[in-house]
Amino acid sequence: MRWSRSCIPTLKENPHEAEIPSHRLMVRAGLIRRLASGVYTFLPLGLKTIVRIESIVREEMDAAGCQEVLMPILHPIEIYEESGRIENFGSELFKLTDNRERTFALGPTHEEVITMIARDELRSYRSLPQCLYQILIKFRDEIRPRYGVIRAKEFIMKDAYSFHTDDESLDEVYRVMERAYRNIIERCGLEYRVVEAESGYIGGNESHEFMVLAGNGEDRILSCDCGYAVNLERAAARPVEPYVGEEPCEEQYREVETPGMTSIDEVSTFLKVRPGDLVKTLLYRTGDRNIAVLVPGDREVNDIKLVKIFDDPDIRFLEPGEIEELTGGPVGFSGPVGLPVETAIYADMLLKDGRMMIIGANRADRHLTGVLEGRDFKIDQFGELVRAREGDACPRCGKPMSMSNGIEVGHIFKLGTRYSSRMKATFLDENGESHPFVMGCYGFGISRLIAAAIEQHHDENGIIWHPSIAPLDIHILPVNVSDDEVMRTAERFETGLQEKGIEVLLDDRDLRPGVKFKDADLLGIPLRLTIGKKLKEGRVELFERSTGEIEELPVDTALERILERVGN
RNA sequence: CGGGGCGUAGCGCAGCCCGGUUAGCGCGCCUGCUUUGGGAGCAGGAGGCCGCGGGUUCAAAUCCCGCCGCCCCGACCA
Repeated sequence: MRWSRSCIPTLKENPHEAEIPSHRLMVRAGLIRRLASGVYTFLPLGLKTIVRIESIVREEMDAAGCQEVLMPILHPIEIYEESGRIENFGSELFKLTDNRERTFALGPTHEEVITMIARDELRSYRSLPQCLYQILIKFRDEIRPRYGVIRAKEFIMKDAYSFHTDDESLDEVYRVMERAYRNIIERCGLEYRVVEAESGYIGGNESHEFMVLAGNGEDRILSCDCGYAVNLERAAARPVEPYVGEEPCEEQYREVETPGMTSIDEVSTFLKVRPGDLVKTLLYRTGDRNIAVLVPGDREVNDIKLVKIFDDPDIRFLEPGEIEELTGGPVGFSGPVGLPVETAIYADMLLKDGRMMIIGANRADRHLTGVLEGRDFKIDQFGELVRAREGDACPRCGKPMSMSNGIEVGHIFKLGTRYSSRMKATFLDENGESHPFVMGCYGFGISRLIAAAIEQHHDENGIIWHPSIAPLDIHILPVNVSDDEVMRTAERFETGLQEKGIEVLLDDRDLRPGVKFKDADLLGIPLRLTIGKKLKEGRVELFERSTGEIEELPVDTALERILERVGN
């Protein structure tokens, strides 16, 4: 393509709307433009990258034995009533009505639609397993769109759904899909982790996320050298060194004065103990019950786990007034000793070590030391309540895990029969008995992958594309387009390369060289052929964006060399 | 939805507190000349519902009220 007649609107300055590098660069390099918050146009170069990623995805899906289909975007709302997911989506589901006042949703994902297809068309065990996939735009009314195309209200996604007679078959395909996803991300040249994940509102039993590592990623993951990785929100807290406190003694606990000290730091410093020697007592309200949650002083509660345990998304902290009413003491001095019997006491597993506790005395400016569970109060239930952190032990090998940030580009789920049984999608087995399909589903964010790739591979000058997903293969840069010899040479290369199926951008704009070089760095096409003053000596330059290496080539043999370099 | 910030030419911004000529600057765009290996120079030019609506005032980009949009943090989240 010729730059002078292409829509590649590069920007010299950072757009006001963008904060993180990938978003800034996608706008500056002319890949995208915003229409509304979380709604973007993909301009020619942006679309070229999408097409390349899509073709990698198609190759891997086809190789994994999946078949491509195309499902509707417009979904009659009743199908979500049937699956019972309308509440799960809540306001995230885009709804609209047709001219007969029938309500439709814009497809946020397609479990319902595909399950209906399977119900009607895959009725025999003989035709199973099958896996169907599609690539299309999904709609989700995100509460807060963010970071350009990373969290958008509409985005391009590949989604696949598999149908099985039993769990073994699902496990097998699940592994094949995991391998396919690894292949896709590796072919895109990205560093990533596969992490154990929560299933969210998709539901199901087991799920894994594919995280492209990037400092600005929205997700936090703990990973270990042994290959294990887990989403922080799901990770269990396991200290590498078990807790060692003082030996429990037979005496009663003691009340100590801690004037004005409401924080763990203040109390531990004052009493000359480690923060982990204290026990934090957090008071919550769920439904009409008060709950006390006990965790080690140096740990934070994992809200997501609380919501799960109490099955209450609205669980909340008690207000200061409620705390005083319940405990008799002010905020900052709460403890489990002397709470009303109807207040259930939950404690994290980490407190199961029979330690002597230091806790609030439910009285202003007082704490209790030497408190023992069982003797002084009773814990009703232990559970995994705290957030894991960097340095916690790997559940597989026991070594400390490290924390990194990631962008979720893929998520695969073992759904089991969650959809098929609710939607009565069954097949007949060899005995003529009907069973609900065992299902898996597999999502991959194509538009998000672009941002993730840029987030991971850029420098202060612009994007650095991996060749497999770059919008074009080579950028021909004639330094002076009014020099006939230079332009003729550039055009000769353009034709020669295009004949070999290489995609070329020829910067034929009559601009100062500096402008063209800056723009070339910004676009980040893997190879750049500069044709300039050295042409008089019969040489051209081949520049590699990722390494900055320059190879000087004789004009006559350059084409061959370039084909070698691009060569697959 | 809570907190914060912003909205003036295609892009990035100043002006607003303290109301008063014809609303400015840089980049980009158009014309001409010069220039051509890392964001050129000179000369000329086009381009504005100052987010929208209302109010105060002789007079509003500027003050007041309401609304809308955008971004960031949080809550939320394939």
